[in-house]
Amino acid sequence: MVDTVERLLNAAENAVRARGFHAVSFRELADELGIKSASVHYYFRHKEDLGLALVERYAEKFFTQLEVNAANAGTPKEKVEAICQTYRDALISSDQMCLCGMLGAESNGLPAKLAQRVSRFFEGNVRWVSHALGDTLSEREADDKAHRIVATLQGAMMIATSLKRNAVFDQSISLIAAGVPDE
Amino acid sequence: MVDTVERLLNAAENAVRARGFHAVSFRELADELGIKSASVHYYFRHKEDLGLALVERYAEKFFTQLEVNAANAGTPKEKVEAICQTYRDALISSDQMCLCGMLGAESNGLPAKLAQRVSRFFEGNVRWVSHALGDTLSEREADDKAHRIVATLQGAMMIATSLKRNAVFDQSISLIAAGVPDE
DNA sequence: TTCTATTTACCTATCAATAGATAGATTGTA
DNA sequence: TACAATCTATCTATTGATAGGTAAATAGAA
Repeated sequence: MVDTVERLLNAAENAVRARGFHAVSFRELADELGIKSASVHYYFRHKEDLGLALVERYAEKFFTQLEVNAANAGTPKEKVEAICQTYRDALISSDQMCLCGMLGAESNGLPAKLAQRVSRFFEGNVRWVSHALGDTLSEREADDKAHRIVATLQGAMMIATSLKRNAVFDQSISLIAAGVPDE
Repeated sequence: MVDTVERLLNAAENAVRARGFHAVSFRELADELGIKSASVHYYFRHKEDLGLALVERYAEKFFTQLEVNAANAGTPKEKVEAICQTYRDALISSDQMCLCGMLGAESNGLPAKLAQRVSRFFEGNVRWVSHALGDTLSEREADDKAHRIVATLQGAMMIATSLKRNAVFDQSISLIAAGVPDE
């Protein structure tokens, strides 16, 4: 009623982050909202469209929140802590892994455009971290470090989800900031 | 013919690692072998049984290979390099991410026993690395470091798969060994 | 050895459930 | 009147799963 599209996206994000793109159906989402599956198709003609809207919204929210969390971060270390915090909030607030972590894993089974949009999310992540690391490091070093940090965050979310222990996420990332220049 | 079960497991592992558990069907596997889907059920009554056999075989192969790769590893650093190499081979040889990385992501949508078996794989990984790190570090430090290393390896595989660039895996893990005591 | 019983490794045929998707009506609001 | 937001009804394809059949191999007893 209020905003069916948003309720739909909420339900879909929740379901996809929990079980994966292929394990989620239009009917299931419709049932959750108390509407019919045909009405879901009214907003998202094809499942791929729903997926794209999902990633679009997720990425936008993510990078917005990232900027908020990094607003007062001066040093590279503080900036890296900010992205760690952003990932952590995503995990803790919903007890679910990253939407793009899930879709990235399923990548080879997704419609091409969706898979591509997901990979853009990762590229954006790496670019952000690489930039955050500043120019104390060589370009090569910054790039390697950025890739590692994003990989660790994603892997930590996945494993914490599998083990059903969020503490595992904190353990996994506890040493990340230590290796980043305090400027 | 030769060994239908093994051919079935090969086809299934390939398909699941590429697209996820729910995106793989009995008929598809049967078609690939030139048999009927009913015959797949003959070997694996339920899809869950297939999944369990898949993880069982994967874990066994993985840890066997890990021991081979670590056979001549003396220092913690060398042992960590051995597990990195084991992960790398798994990725490069098939251009696919880890079976358990995929299933771990889908965890909440899997039959309970299967999800549990997958989490055991991760626990085994962390235990191995933690032990490999030796006693130069405190138990707490070794545990944190082990969690981080496994998370990084898993995340790196996933992101490399999503970006379709295996070089991303190497970049992501290039700094792992540097932080491990050379004894 | 020969006959019989059992098992293995498939098959055909079919099920109910669910999937994504579409056409075309209906309802409410502006 | 016109449009947005839903519905009903239905389609075709696919899913995991099962019942029951069959040819060939194997094992055991006579």
